[in-house]
Amino acid sequence: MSDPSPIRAVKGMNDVLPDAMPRWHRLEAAFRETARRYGYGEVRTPLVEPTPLFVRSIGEATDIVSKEMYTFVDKGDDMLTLRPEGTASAVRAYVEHSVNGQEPVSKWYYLGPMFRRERPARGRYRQFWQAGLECFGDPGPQIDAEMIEMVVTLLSSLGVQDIEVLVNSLGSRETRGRYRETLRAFLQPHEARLSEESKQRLITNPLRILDSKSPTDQEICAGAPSILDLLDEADKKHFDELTQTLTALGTKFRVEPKLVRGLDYYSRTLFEIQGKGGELGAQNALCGGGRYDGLVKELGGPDVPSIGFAMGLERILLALPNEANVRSLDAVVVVTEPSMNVKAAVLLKSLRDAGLTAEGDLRGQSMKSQLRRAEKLGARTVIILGPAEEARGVVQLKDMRARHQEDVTHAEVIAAVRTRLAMDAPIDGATR
RNA sequence: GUGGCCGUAGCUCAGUUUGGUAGAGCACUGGAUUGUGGCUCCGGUUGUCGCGGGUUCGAGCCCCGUCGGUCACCCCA
Repeated sequence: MSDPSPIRAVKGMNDVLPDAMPRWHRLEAAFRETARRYGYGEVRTPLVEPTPLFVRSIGEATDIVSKEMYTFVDKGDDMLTLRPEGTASAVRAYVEHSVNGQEPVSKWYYLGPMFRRERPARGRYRQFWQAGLECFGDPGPQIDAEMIEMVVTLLSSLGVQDIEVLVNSLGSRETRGRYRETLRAFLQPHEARLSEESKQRLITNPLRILDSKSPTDQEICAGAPSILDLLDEADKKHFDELTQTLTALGTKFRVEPKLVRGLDYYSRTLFEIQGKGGELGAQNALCGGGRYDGLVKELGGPDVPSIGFAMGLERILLALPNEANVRSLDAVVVVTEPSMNVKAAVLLKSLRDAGLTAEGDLRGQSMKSQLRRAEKLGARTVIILGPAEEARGVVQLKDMRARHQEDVTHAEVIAAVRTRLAMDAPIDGATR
């Protein structure tokens, strides 16, 4: 191999290096813990699925299916697709394992990468991480409210500020069909003034015109009929109870009749949480979800009502307050000369065997350099090995905070380090 | 996918106007302190100036292309 030109990561797909990982871990742990507290268990499904799964569930005409999927032909002629979202796979697994026959209500969560071939931008990537929930078997509306409330609780516990919860109801599929025609009839007279994109949408999907960002489109839509006025009695009751429950739970929200979202399978409850911090730019949808009562049946399963949501982890991370990335080590082993390296390696093993976090730099650097590095790594103590001490059967134990050091015998080193650590421990006694 | 802007050291950036020997701070490292960290001082290492082509005696700078990033649109998490 003589070509030195480096290979780069695929466009829109990113590495996360160890320094950035603590934020990810904190987010993932908070999500898992919250999900567990609300009764959700983790499900893991393949990253690759048969292409028809997404075409049938998300909808042929949607942007995701029509232009954003990574699809390829497997050896032979199977069409496979890298999952662009999580719900379809979860429903497939739910049906495939006949889970409905085992329990009336199933609450699942998932966490993993999704793939969409879009133009990358801040907060939008071709491989991105989503965490999501799916609840099968409960027609709501209390479970709908619970799910929304749970996300809000999660975000606020993470310190995400300035969010807004948008809620809407799409009603039944029939209602949606009727509304589509009503809206089209309303917009038709204004066609000439609509943006080019919206003229197209007037034919393909008039609902999408509602959330166009074109000022003229918005102006026209301001007077458009609301889908909430077309809901039938049952849908209306469902929506009213949802808003009542949210209010009772103390979750702030705004009813937004223009919220439509881009997946075909939604029915009744629809919601989105938007971040308002400047870090997010135009990618301000932190999470979105809704009810998909007909989907399980459409994918060959029983008629089970369901609701789910997903949040984009990269976006949450952008909205998360910055925190100092404090590193800490219990002990760093320093050698005065390379002849001590073997002894240092042995000492490091015994420190780690004792459950302590310990590091040593045995590349032959100067002591100044080794100590500077110990400082930078946040070492609480430094253990110095040198020939002079070795001759006396001791090591130097340095307390980095007190800037003080003393002789300690080999047998006492670990206990001495622990004593230093105990001095920092809170009164209620964090264990180590 | 469409349009705008930006790519100079590991990081943050100056240098581009008027083409003429690639710079600073941070970081890393050696020393001042014959084996001791946070401050200070002195020294040192690191660049295919994103990549390719063109114009020119000469290109980091001008032109074209391309890749990457970013902003808006589109859409979405």
